[in-house]
Amino acid sequence: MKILLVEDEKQFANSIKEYIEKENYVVEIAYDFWEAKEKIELSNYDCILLDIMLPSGSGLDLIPDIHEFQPKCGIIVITAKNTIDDRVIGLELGADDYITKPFHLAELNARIKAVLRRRFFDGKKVINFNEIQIDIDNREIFVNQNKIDLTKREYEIFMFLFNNKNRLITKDAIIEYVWGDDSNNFDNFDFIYTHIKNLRKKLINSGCKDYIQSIYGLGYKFNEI
Amino acid sequence: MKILLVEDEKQFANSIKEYIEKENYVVEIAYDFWEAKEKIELSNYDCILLDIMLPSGSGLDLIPDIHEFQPKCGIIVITAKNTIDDRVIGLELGADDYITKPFHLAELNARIKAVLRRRFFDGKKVINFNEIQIDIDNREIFVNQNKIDLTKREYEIFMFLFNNKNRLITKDAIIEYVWGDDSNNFDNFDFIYTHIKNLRKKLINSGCKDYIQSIYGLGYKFNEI
DNA sequence: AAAAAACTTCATAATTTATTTAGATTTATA
DNA sequence: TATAAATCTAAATAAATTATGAAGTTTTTT
Repeated sequence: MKILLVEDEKQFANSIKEYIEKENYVVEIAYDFWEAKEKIELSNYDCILLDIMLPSGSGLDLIPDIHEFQPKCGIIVITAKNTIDDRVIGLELGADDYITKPFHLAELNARIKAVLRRRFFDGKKVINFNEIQIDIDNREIFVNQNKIDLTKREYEIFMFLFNNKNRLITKDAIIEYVWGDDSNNFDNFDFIYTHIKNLRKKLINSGCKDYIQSIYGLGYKFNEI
Repeated sequence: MKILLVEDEKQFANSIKEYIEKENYVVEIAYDFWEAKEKIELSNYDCILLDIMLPSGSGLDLIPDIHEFQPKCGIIVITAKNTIDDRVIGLELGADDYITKPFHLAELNARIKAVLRRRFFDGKKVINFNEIQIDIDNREIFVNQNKIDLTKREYEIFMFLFNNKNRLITKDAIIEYVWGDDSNNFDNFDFIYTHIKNLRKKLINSGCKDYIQSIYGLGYKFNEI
């Protein structure tokens, strides 16, 4: 899953990024208000970590934008203990959770996990969908109880499509989502084709229906039916 | 849907074009006032992006022309922050929205979507018309809940006729609308006949009434009744 | 450092869509 | 009704997109 971290202190931001990347999230950092705004409008995130004290504006002002452009996305507000605002505590501004600096990375991680679980998986740890079972915490996918080994990229692509059932996902969106900031390096879709092919093969070989539909000229779609 | 971008800075114009073409709009650029005026009077657009600072005149002076020749067309004014005029902000000049440079492409895109939705679809995301349902965002058309797969061209032609119910649409207009600047390459209507035929067949096969009437020697019309 | 796994690139094949062609049908007009 | 022009249709060809297997890199694991 993909996370945006909005935080102006570079060193602090990087250490958070490093930590949560180890937890297998794709992480991007926006170092100021406007960079964050652009990313929110252009890219897809599943959770946004929002420091509200930014040099160029309050992170809180990004919340309406997040709701508009990414209604499914979770929001965790990062705030210093002394600047904390009652509205944040009450989460009246539309965030899912907040955490006060300083905090332990493991705590942040736990909260991200909880928010994502609530937002995307109905609070469950294991998702059931027809013949498919997904163990979120372990990033494992089963077809009729038989585990299939997906690589990181395959898993990310699968989950992106799965979490957007019946919606057209363009190849550009997939690249953006899975490769994050590195997505500019690509000038063709060959590797997408390959990953999709391998992903499909693994699923189908385990007796899974082919839910992934190619939409000519546009992208892919996970068909619920 | 088709968009005209009136903007003299070539590079800027091209990057906008590239971006919104990815969103499946047909895009034409007019690089100066008079080129814009000609296009507005001759062609069909659903939305016009109007930079008001043009070397050959103010884009605002094109607005009456747009109203006269294309009453359904949306207008979004592009303006530099410092040259902004109160009348623009109040939209008293007849625009639907405005955006100040610099802006994010995603923001422009969101505004285009909103203006088109307001102008053409009554603000709705899904259109219902007798047995037809149209999911604008996903570019999907259903007949009595059964999805019919239209190709890009078929979809564009269908929407053009649909959005101009009971009005005669000439074959030239269709070519102009769907193929944009490339429309000069065609010297006969054979391919239109084919696309219309295939479109009709898909619709009728799904149990849809044949709303598309041929008007001999002139073009086609989407009959509401 | 070697081996294994994962990722990307490349060449080629398969598929889907777009356009052209040619013949059949319909319409307008005389 | 005869004729020409316009339109419709299906089939053939061309163009664009996607799928595939294999080769070459890079990254990770041992």
